Amino acid sequence: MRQAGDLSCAPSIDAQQALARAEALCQQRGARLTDLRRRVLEIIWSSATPLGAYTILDVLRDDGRQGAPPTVYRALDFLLAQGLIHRLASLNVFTGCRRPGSHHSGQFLICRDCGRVSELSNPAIDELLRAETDARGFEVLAQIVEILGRCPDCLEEPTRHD
Amino acid sequence: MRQAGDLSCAPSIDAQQALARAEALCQQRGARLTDLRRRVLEIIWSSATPLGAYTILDVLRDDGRQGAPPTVYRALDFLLAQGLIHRLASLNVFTGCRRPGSHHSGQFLICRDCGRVSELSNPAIDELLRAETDARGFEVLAQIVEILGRCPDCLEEPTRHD
DNA sequence: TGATGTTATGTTATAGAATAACATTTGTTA
DNA sequence: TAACAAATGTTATTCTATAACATAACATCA
Ligand SMILES: [Zn+2]
Ligand SMILES: [Zn+2]
Ligand SMILES: [Zn+2]
Ligand SMILES: [Zn+2]
Repeated sequence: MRQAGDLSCAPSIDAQQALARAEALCQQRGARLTDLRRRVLEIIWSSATPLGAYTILDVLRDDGRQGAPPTVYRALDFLLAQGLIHRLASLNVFTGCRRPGSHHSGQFLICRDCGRVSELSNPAIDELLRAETDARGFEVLAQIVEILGRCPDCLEEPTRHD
Repeated sequence: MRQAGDLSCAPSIDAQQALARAEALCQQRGARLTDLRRRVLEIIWSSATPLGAYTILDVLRDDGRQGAPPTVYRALDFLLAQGLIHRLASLNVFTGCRRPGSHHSGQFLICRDCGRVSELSNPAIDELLRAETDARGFEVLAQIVEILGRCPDCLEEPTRHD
């Protein structure tokens, strides 16, 4: 996959805003955004594409920090619980939530070519799914809506599958 | 999880119909539904709940058949390619397709308590997703719509989480 | 302050899911 | 039958995630 971003660059504006937002939300809730958790969130936001847990772990180790899989999975669990990130089940990766504050399951467009992800919040989709489940007497706990395809940018270019 | 079915019972009517349907479709397409592939499909249909690849492998070994992970994954790949089964990304399990013949991504209601799955085919959902992706110039290759919750049967009972 | 309980992190080991690579067998076709 | 292609057997490895227990950091109260 042609990666659209890298991790070495300084935190982007997006990342900085996301971190500030996370700080505020956690403060509000009395949740502890520790150094480790903040750093994991920063790593996620510093990438243009969603990251797997082990990739995040590699970055932590590059930081000089000690760590093992539970280190990163626990941080991810916290961030998921706070609604600060989403997990993309189809790829086993994690991405920053563009609209934290209101917990939601999210709807994602995932580009097969560049790996970038758009997060939708189409209420009509939620409503339609809700109507369908209501009609069947099914109680919804979580929704997964992930669409794999090719983004406009990648469609412009001549197709080249790596 | 309270499993709603087991694998020991004889193939159900559903399973028999699904197998007959699969035979016909493969015949039509010149695809080879070999003993192994047919048996894997039968195992999947013989369970009231979706199965993981390694569970299927266990059953194959109980059959006295030799096998390793690639054995079952290759059969699953074939069945997926033929549109005879679906993979549920949120659970890493496989379930028989209720409407084979027309390839589709499917929409699933997954009960957290009993594990049973309903496959929807709501064209309105597809259309809405299509409208959203069209508006963004995003080319769709595959859709994942999985809803985790509690089915009507399990809602009737007093909540008991194992 | 120090004792105590709670939360977070460190650490080791293991479980679970999927694929790579190559050998062998089976089926098809010339 | 020879030659080729498709399917399966086999071994090893990679990737993802969690169990279990030890230690450290933080909060609360006597
Ligand atoms: Zn979100
Ligand atoms: Zn793209
Ligand atoms: Zn289907
Ligand atoms: Zn149920």
